[in-house]
Amino acid sequence: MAKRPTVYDVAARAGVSIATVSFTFSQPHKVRPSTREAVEDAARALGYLPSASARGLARGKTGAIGLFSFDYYARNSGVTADADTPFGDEANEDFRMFPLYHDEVQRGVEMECWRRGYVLMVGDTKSTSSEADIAGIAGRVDGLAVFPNTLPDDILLRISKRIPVVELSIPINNNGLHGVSVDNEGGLASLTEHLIGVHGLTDIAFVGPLGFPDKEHRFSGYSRAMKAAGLALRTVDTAPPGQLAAFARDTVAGMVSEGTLPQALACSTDEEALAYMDALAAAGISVPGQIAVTGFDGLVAGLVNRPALTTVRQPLVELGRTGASILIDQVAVPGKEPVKRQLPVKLMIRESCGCRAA
Amino acid sequence: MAKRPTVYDVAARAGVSIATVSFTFSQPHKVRPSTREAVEDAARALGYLPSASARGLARGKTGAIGLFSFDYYARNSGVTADADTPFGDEANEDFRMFPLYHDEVQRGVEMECWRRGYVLMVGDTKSTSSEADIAGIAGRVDGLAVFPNTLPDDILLRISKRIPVVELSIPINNNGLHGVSVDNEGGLASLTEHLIGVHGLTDIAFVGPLGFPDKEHRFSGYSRAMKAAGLALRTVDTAPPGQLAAFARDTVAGMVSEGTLPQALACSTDEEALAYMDALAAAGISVPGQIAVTGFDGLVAGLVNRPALTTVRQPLVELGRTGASILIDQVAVPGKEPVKRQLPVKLMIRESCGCRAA
DNA sequence: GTGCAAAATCTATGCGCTTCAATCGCCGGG
DNA sequence: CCCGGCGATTGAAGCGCATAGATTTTGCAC
Repeated sequence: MAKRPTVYDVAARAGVSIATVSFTFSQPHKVRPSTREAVEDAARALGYLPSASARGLARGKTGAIGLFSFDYYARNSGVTADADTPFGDEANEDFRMFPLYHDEVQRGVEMECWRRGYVLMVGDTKSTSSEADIAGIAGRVDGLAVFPNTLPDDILLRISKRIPVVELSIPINNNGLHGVSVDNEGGLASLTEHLIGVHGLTDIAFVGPLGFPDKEHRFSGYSRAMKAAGLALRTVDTAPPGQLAAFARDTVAGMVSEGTLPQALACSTDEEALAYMDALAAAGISVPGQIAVTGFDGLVAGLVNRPALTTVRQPLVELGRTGASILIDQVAVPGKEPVKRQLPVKLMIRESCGCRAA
Repeated sequence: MAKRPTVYDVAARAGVSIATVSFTFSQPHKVRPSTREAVEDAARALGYLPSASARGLARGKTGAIGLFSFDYYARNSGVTADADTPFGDEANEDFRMFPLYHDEVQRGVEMECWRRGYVLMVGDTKSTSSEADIAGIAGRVDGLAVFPNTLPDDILLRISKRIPVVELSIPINNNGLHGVSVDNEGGLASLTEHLIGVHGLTDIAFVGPLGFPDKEHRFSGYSRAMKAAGLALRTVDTAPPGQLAAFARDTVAGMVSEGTLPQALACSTDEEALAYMDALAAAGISVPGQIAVTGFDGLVAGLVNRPALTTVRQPLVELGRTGASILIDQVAVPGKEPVKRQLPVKLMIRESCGCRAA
C-alpha cells in the first residue's frame, strides 16, 4: 500500500487549501461548483479516503456505536481461542442451527445504528479480556451496548462516566446505566392464566433456577397468576445449561416413579422447555396429551419442534433497536437520568399447551 | 458527560509526563513499577479511557476490520429506512426464521477478527449509500471485507489501493482484489454424480438462471458430470427470488401437462430447491418418490424441511473466517499479488434425493 | 470605475496520542 | 570524587482533519 494520500495532497493537487478540501466534503454547497469539482477530481485521482481517526479526533465524536458480544468460538468449544487454536469442525451443526438469542438482538442494534447513520463496532468479551481490550472498544465509540453479566460492573460504571452505556435485556434496576428490558412478569403471568383459564389446569409447576433476575421476574408472574386463581405454587429445579438434558431426564423419572407429575410445566426458558419435552418423550409421556409444557423466549427452535412450543416471545430485534436508539439519543442530548425502557412481550399459543392437535 | 480526561490529565495527576503515561499503557514493563502504579491509579481515579481516534491517528492503524453487510430493514421491507420510517411488525417471523447466508459469514468474520485481536465494524450498504458513507467506513479500518455486488467496482478498486479488500464468496477472477470462494463446480459435480451413480438417474435437469458467476460454475459442475456419464444436459429456468414460488408452480404445471417432468431437479440454490419442492407437493408429486430434488448452500431451512434437502453445504462460517484472515495477514505484511483462496464444500446426502425414507 | 456586503477561501490552531531523540538520575569502577 | 554507562523519563514533533476567525474574491448597485 502506497502512503495514503491526505487532505494536504488533495489540496496541493487541486490548488486550494486544506480547509477548502475539508469543506468540500462536509459542506459541499458552501463551496463554488468549480472548486468543488477540482477537489473531487483530485481526490478521485489520488484515491483519497478521509481518515476517520483524524476526523474523530478533530470532531470529538466517532460516529460509531459499540456492542460487546460474545466470543462464539469460546462459547461453543469451551476453549478461548488464540492464534494457535485450530478451528472446530463445521460439521457440528448444532451451534449454527438456529439464530441464537444474541444474534437477533445484535441484528436489531445493527439496524438501528444504520438507520441513524452510525456504524457498529462489535467486540467480544473473552474471559481473558483485559481492561485494555475493553478500552480498545470503549475508546472508539460514542455509545456502548452490553449484554448483562459480560463486563464487570465497576468497569461499566467507569465507562458510563464518559459515554452512554445501555444494558440490553437487563431487568429494571438502579445501577445508573441505561437499560432495556422486557415484561418478564406480565408474560409469564398471562401464559399461566392461559393454562388455568383455557385449559383448566390447576397443578402447574414453574421450572427454573431462581437467582437470575430475569427468572425471578418470570416466577413472580407465574406466582401472581396462580395466587389470583387460588392455586398452590410448585417449582421444579433445572440444572446449568450444560447438564440440562440429563437433569431433566432424572427429574422426570423421579416425578414419574413418585407419581407426582404435574399437569403442566411452565418453564422459564425455551431451552428448558425443549429439554423437558425430550425427557418426557423419552419417558413415554405425551405432550400435550398427558402434560402441557410451555417456554419463554420465542426461539425458532421451539417453533420447529413438534409439538410446537407454546411460549412467550421476546421482541429481541426490537430490544436491540431500542438499546441502540437510546444510545444515539443520548449522544445527541445527554440526559441526567438513566433511561429505562420495558418492552411488551407476546404470547405465542401453539401446540404444547394443548391448544391444537399435536 | 463531563469532559473526557486525556493523557494530560492523567499525567498531571500522576506527576509524570504524557509520554510516560503512554508508555505505561503500551510497554508496561518498560516503566518502573512505582511510576506504573501511580499512573494506573491516576487513570482509574479519573476514569480515563484512551481515545482510539487519537491513537489510530498517531499510529496510522486502527485495529479494526470493516465488513459491508446489508441493510436488513430495507432488504426485508423493500423500503430503505430513514429516521421517519416506523418499524415493521415483528410478528412477521419469516425474515428471522433461519440464519441467512450472510449471517453465518458475518459470524465467521467476527470470530476471526476477535481471535486476532481486531474489532469488527459493520456497516450497511443501502441503495442510497453515497461515496461519503462508504468512505466513512473504509477510512476507519485497516482492511475491508465485502459481499460481491454490494459496492461498485470502481469504488472497490480505489479503496483497495489504500487498504486490503477481500471479496467474500466471489468466484475466482482477476479483478485485483483478494477473494475467497467455494468449490461451486466440484460441489455440483459430485452431487450430480451421486444422482447418477447411486440412484441411477439419467434425466436430470439443472435449475437456475445463468448469468450469476456462482451459478455458472455450478452449472459447469453439473455439465461435467452429465457429460462424463454420457447423459444429455437439460436446464430449467427460475425467476427472481420474489416470484420464485409462482414461477416454480407454473413451471411444474407446465412440465406435468406436457409430460416432460425430469427424474431429478438439480437446483442451483437451496431456496430454489425448496420452492420447487413446494410446487411439486402442490401438484401432488412426491419427492423423492417420483422426482428427486437437490439444492446448494446448506441452509438450515433445507435441513428442517421434510423431506430433508440433499444439498451441497458451503462452509459459510469458514468463508468469513478465511476472508478476515487474509485481510489481517495483509495488514501485517502487504503482498504484491491478490490472494485468492477456494474452500471445499461438502455433500450433504439427506432425503430429497431418495437416500433415506422420506 | 468605485464601494460594499456577502460569499468563498485561507491561516492557524488544536484534537489526544505515539514515538524518537534527548535528557536525567543513579550506579559502580577507577 | 569524577566519569562512563545504562535504564527511566521527558520534550517535542507530528499523525490528518475540522473549524473559528481573518482575508480575499465576487457580485452588484451606484
